[in-house]
Amino acid sequence: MHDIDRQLARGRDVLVQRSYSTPSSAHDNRISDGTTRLVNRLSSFVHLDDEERQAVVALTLSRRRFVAMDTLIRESSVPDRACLILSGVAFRYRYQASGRRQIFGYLLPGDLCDPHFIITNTCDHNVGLLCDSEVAAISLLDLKTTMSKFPKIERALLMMALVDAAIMRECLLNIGQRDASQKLAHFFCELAARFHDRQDTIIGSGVTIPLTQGELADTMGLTVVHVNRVLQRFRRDRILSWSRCHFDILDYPRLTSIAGFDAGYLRLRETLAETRTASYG
Amino acid sequence: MHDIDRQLARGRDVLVQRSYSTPSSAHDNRISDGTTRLVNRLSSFVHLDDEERQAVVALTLSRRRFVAMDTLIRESSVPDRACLILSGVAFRYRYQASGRRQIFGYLLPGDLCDPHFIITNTCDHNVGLLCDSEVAAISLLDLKTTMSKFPKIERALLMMALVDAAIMRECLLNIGQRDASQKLAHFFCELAARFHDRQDTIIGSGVTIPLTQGELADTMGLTVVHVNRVLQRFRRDRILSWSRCHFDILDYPRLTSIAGFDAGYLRLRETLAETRTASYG
DNA sequence: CGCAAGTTTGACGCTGCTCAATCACTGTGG
DNA sequence: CCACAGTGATTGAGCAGCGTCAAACTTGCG
Repeated sequence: MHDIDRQLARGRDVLVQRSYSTPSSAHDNRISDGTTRLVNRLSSFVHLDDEERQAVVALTLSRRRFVAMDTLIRESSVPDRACLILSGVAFRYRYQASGRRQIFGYLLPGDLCDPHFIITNTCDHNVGLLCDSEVAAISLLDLKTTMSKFPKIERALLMMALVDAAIMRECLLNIGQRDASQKLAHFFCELAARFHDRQDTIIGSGVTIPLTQGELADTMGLTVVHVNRVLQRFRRDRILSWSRCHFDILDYPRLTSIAGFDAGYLRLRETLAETRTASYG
Repeated sequence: MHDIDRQLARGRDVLVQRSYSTPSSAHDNRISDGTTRLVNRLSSFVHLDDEERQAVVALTLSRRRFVAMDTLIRESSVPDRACLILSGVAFRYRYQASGRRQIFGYLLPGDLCDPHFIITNTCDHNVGLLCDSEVAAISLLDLKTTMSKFPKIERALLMMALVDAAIMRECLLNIGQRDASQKLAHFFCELAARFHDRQDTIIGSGVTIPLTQGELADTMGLTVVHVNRVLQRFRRDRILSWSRCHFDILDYPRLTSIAGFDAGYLRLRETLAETRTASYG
């Protein structure tokens, strides 16, 4: 089940989580204990009182470590639990009849993957791991009970789903309208901004992202060969550097300008703070 | 406000709504009165009792007719109401700095466009109308109140959002991985299946869809010229026919086979019926 | 040492884009 | 009734971004 051999063969490291100097941050070089990941995430949408916070924490009691390339959720399986990413990076994908793989998006710590099967019962895509990760299993039954008991928690989950939709709209625009350089630049910008929001990295000073060029290609709908050529231009211009599945962003400002990136749609903490009062004061 | 001149200049007709022979259907050639549109939609996800049904109906009291090319919601506006499509077709889109337009998706009768600004406060895209339509305005305040009072309604809205996400995933795959013919075929399949679900048309016997080739191009991320060339192949093969913004599907089976279309992700009535019991019995 | 994954490079061709013109249809104003 | 304008559809020529195929190289691991 834990396909350790494949992970070793691939030789991936645990995602480098740089320390981030925030007094309140319980973050360090160990894998985060993650107890408050989901609480924090939901709290950025609605204010939760102590009872509600405890209810959320109670959901995430069952934790487990996985290694890179493990599969959390399999297509057309009927899962009885949702997965909460505590540390690491997961990604959603599906193979087509043609054999091509489309990657739909990436899940960072605090993301829930995904409550979709509450309705569908079966999942329509796979969820895999890019690197060693810690994951909390949340029983769907518990989740439903908690949602019913605490409407504000259900509200927050609805909002997470709506943010997901906004991210996918942006992704659609990215894939539909931009050329290869812009696509790649935009992708790195988004991931960097989201990492930054979770306080796992600092924008512009060495965001490290564990990815192969093949994964980039399948995310963007390009071929590995073409991705490689575009990336080499980025490397020559000192915008990105990489070695063996680890990308480092050297020049975030230039990346945003190539992509025309505006982080607004991500509804990150900073941007949310401005509007939340009006919306939910 | 009602830009009648533009509509007339464009010469669009009201969407042809073919009668559909279902005994229980309150449908005819007039524009549907739409009172129960939203009730029906939400009911496909959760069972609503009489009180809840009345609460939903009460939301949709303020109705209004619009003509083709009217704009329902403008980007970066701060709307105080959501729009429910009662009849007609709306679409979401955004213009980029480059001047190109990306169309994110289409809204059919019963769709809510969109509760997103409950969180964002400002809307990140425009919503326009493809043809003359009837729309109910729903105050966001009322919506929030109703959601809080009736958790099952909030649950159903969450599910609508999740289905939207599934549609967008499919769209992402469509735009990212398929060639122009497959993209177009897939698009027509999806729209036909969704129309069919709302009982506005009959698959395979003349689904009429009001669209220009320019709109198709902006949906698929292609150019008008290329869309035209692909469509002409479809016309030669008697798969589609069209004249002045009205497309007719002649050979739905062939279209699905070109696209590799599987309607499962739409969670339509038929497919839902199978799984709902297990999920919400 | 030899394998497996991933990266890199080159040659070549096709899909889909650009630019530009023409046609067809419909409604308008005279 | 007819010329005109506006929108959308259609066609052609030429080009480029990106894909395909194929091979070599690099690195980590058994």
